[in-house]
Amino acid sequence: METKHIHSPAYHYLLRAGPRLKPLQQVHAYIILSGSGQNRSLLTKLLTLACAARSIDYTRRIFFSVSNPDSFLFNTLIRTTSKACAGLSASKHGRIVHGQVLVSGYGLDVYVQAALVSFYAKYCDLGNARKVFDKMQERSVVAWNSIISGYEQNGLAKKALGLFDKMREAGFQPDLATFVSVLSACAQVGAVGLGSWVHEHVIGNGFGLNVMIGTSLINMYARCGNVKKAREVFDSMKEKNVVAWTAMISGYGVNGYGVQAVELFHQMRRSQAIPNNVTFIAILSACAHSGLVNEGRQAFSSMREYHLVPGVEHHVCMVDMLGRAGLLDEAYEFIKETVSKEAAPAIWTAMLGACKMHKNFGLGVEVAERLIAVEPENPGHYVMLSNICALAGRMDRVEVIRNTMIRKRLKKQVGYSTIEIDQKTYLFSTGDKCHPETSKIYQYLDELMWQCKEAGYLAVVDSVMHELEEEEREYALRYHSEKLAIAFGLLKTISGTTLKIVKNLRMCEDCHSAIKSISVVTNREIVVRDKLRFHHFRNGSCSCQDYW
DNA sequence: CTGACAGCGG
Repeated sequence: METKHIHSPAYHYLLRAGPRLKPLQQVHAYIILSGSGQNRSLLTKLLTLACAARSIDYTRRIFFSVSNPDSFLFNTLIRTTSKACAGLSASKHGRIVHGQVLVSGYGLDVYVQAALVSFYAKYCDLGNARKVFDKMQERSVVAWNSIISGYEQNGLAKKALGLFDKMREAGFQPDLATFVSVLSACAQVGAVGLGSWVHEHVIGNGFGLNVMIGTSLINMYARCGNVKKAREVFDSMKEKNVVAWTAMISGYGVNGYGVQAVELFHQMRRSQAIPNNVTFIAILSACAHSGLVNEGRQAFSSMREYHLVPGVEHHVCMVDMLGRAGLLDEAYEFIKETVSKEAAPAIWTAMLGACKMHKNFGLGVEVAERLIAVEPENPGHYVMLSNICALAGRMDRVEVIRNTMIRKRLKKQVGYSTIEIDQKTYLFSTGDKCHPETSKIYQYLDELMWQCKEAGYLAVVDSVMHELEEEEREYALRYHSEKLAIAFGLLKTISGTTLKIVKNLRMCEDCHSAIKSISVVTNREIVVRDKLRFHHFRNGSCSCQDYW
C-alpha cells in the first residue's frame, strides 16, 4: 500500500498543524487525498488534535469518516469526546458515541465499556455509568476502579464503598488505584474502621507506602478526626511532595490544631517542597479556624515569595479569618482594597458569616441584600439574612423573608449526620423516624437531654423557628440529626468508646452546647465533623473553644 | 507511530 511512504510526512504536517482547527482540516484533506484516510495511527493523532482544538463536531466528523472502526478507535473516540466537550452537553455527546458503539457491535468490548463507564462517571451521569457497568459480562479491576471512583468523586461515598465490597465478593484483588478511591470515600463519610483496614492491607500485602497512598491515608485519618495517626503516616513517608505536606497541614487545620499547622508550614518552607496555591488555602483556613490572625496575615503576604497570586479562595480565607476574630471593619476594608470591586459571592458570604457571628445587624443586612441581588436563587443567603434579623429581634422581617423563600420555592439544604459502628455506617436526618429502633432512640435522647438540663444545659433557641413558641422551638431542636446519631451511638457502644459523627452542614449553636453537656453527663469523648471542621468534645468543652 | 479503560490535597 501507498500508506508507507506518506506515513511519516503526514505525521510531520499534523504535528505542525497542532490543535488549530483550520490547518488541521487542511492536513486531514491532504491525508485523504493521498489515500491514507484510513490509517489508524493518523486517525488517532487527528482525533487527539481535534480534541485539543476543543472541536467536538470535528472530532465526531473524523470518527464517522472511518470505515471500519475497531475497539482501539472507539476508545480514542470516547476519550477525546470526553475531553473535547469538557462538560458542555457531555451526556448528549456521550449518548451519541454510545449509540454508535452499540450499532457497530462493540457494545460488549471490555475496554470500550470501561471507557464509557468512566466517561459517564466523569460527567456526573452515574445512572448511565452504572447501566453500562451492570451490562459488562467480563469486568476488569480497572472497570471496578472506574465505577468506584465515579461514585466517590460525585460525593456518593456510601455507594462507592458498597461497590468495593461487591468487588471483593466477586473475587477481585483491589490495587492501589482502588485503595486511593476507597480511602477518599472513607474520608468523606468518616469510615475510619474501613480506612484502617485498607492501611493494614496495603502494608500487609507489601504494596508499601508510596506518596499517593500515603497522602490518601493522611487525608483519611485526618478527616476521620485521628490527627495523630495521620501524622504517623506523614512521618513514615520517605518521599513527601507538596500534596502530602498540604494534606497534613489541612488535616491539622480542620481539626483545630492551628499552631501545629503553622509549625508544619514553616517546616515545609525550610524543606525542599514548594508550597502552592492549595497549600496556602490550607494554612490560611487553619489560621482562620484557630484565630491565628497574625500568622495568617504573614502567610498571606508570603505568597508573593513563591510568585503565587491570591485567588478568590485565599481572599475568602482572609475575610473569614478577620471576620471570625471580630475584626469586621478590617475584613470589610480588605474586600474593598485587596479584592477588586466586584468581589466574588463567596467572599461576601464569608463576610456575612462574620456579621452573623458578631451580631452586626446593619452591616449584615447590607451584605445579605447585596448577595441576594447577585444570587437570588441561593437559599443560604436568605437563611442567613433571616437568622441575622432574628438575632436582632426583627421578627417582622423574618416573616417577609420566609414568605419570599416559599414564593420562590427555595428550600433549606437538608441536614444529615452519619455514625460508623462496627464498620457499618448509619445515617440520620432531622426528625428522622426511619430507623427500626426509632422509639428507643427518641426515648433515650429525651432522657439524656433531661440529665443535661439538670447539669446546667440551656437550649439555645435564638436562631431557629421563629414562628414557634419557646417550648416548641426547643422540641424542634431536640431531634437534630447529630443528636439522633449520638443517642444511637451511645446506645450501641460500650461506655468509654469515642463517638464519631459526620455531619453534612454546620452544627447549630444549640447542638454544640448540648453535646458539650452530653460529654459530661455520659463521660464520653464525642467527635463531630461538620461541613467545615472538627469538634472534639470532652469533659464539657470543645476543641474549637467555641471559636467557629 | 500496536496502543486503550481507573487514581491524592483546600
